[in-house]
Amino acid sequence: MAKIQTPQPVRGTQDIFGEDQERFQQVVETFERIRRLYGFKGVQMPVFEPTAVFARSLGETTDVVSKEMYSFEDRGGDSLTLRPEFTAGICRAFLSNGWQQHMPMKLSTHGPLFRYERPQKGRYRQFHQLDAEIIGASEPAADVELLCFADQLLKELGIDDGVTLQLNTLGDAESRDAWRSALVEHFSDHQAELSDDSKTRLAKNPLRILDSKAPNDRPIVDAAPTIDSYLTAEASEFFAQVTEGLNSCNVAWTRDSSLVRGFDYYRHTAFEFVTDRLGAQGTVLGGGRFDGLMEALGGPHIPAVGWAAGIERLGMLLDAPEMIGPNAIFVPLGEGCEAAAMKLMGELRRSGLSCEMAYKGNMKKRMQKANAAGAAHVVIIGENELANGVVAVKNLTSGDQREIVFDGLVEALAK
RNA sequence: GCGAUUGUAGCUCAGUUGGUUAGAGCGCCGGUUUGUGGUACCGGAGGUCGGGGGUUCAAGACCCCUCAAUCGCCCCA
Repeated sequence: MAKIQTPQPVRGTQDIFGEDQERFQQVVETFERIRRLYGFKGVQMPVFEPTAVFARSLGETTDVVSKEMYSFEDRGGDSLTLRPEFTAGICRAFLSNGWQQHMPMKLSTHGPLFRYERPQKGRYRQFHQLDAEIIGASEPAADVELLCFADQLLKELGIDDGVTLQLNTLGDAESRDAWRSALVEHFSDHQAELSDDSKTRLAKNPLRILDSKAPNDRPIVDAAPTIDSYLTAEASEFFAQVTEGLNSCNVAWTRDSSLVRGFDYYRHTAFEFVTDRLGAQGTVLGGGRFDGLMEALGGPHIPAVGWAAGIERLGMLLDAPEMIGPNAIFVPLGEGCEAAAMKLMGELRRSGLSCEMAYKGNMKKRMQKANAAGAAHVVIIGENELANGVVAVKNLTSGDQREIVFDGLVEALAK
């Protein structure tokens, strides 16, 4: 018989278990706790959408749309796409359900996203993000609240040390268009000296040349006009209010006038929380204002701000999580003892104490299991104990062992 | 999509200029201890050397192809 080959996981996917799972969980739980403090409602969307939802909103020329989407035809011949980001899907849901009535609307979600990219550290084909959006608010206070949320999240995860908030404004549509034209003009004048990548960017997305890592591009980039010269009075005032708000909330930030974001829908505020501890994947949380997105999806003009953060990336920055074992491991030995143990375990669990049963092997084997599981106590119940209505409770830290009557077990283990 | 490095036991890795039966540590199983863990000692199982093809008397090692991982570019969380 031919040997069956073991299947391999799909490239860029991961099975998250053990310590990685603890890290993942800690990130999500912290996020869920803090988003409630800020009054964000949870929302769940489908993981796939009609392809047009992403193609229209992100910008047809962006890499995500042109080469990184997982798109496929379903049996009815419709083109569907696994979501590569949250924002477009949230906006679609907003329009589909007529959520205008709830504006301004603070929404948060988290879950898997899919991009067909070359895997690297902190970059996967199926990856996971946290996401927070405020829809229907054109006030800078919304930007400030969102950034405070992000800042508090990173602080409570204990990873704010070494992570900096870089902030920029892309201006309103008028400012952005004027700046863009000026940039195109500037870079066209120096086209011959630009790197090949930047020549391509000049045609596709000239703002991104500002991000170029090619050393030869640096002098040209440094000499490029900055947004500040093209900001309208309104856009300038908006940015000033955002930065003042951050200052009064004690959120540390640095201005990065070359910071632009990948997708076409960004306006005004753009920001990234960046670390140098993850190699080339330095952005740990990023977002901005996307006042034009709803219209791109055929809806009315509805301003919005939002950010997303990579769960895996945040998890990698966390201190090693403590593995906490159960309060007790039960070791039943002999006739009728398993049933008695089950009953006691039920009482413990209803009292909020965690416990498991070691039901295999000799005493030594079971003690080893309890120790390896990191249990605080072992509860031994043999035929002698059962007959006397007691259990032997051994504290695995101190090594002390004593007998406890059934009714006193919850109290004995609770401390 | 491009470039570089790597792939040997469940895990982390040795393996000399190609040469007998491929090793170690940890983990796992068993024993010293038939109802008592952590430490120690003894024993055991476990590998078609990522996969396929080639060179050679002989390949874990050399060559080609392929798959995967890691790092960088692109882009992005």
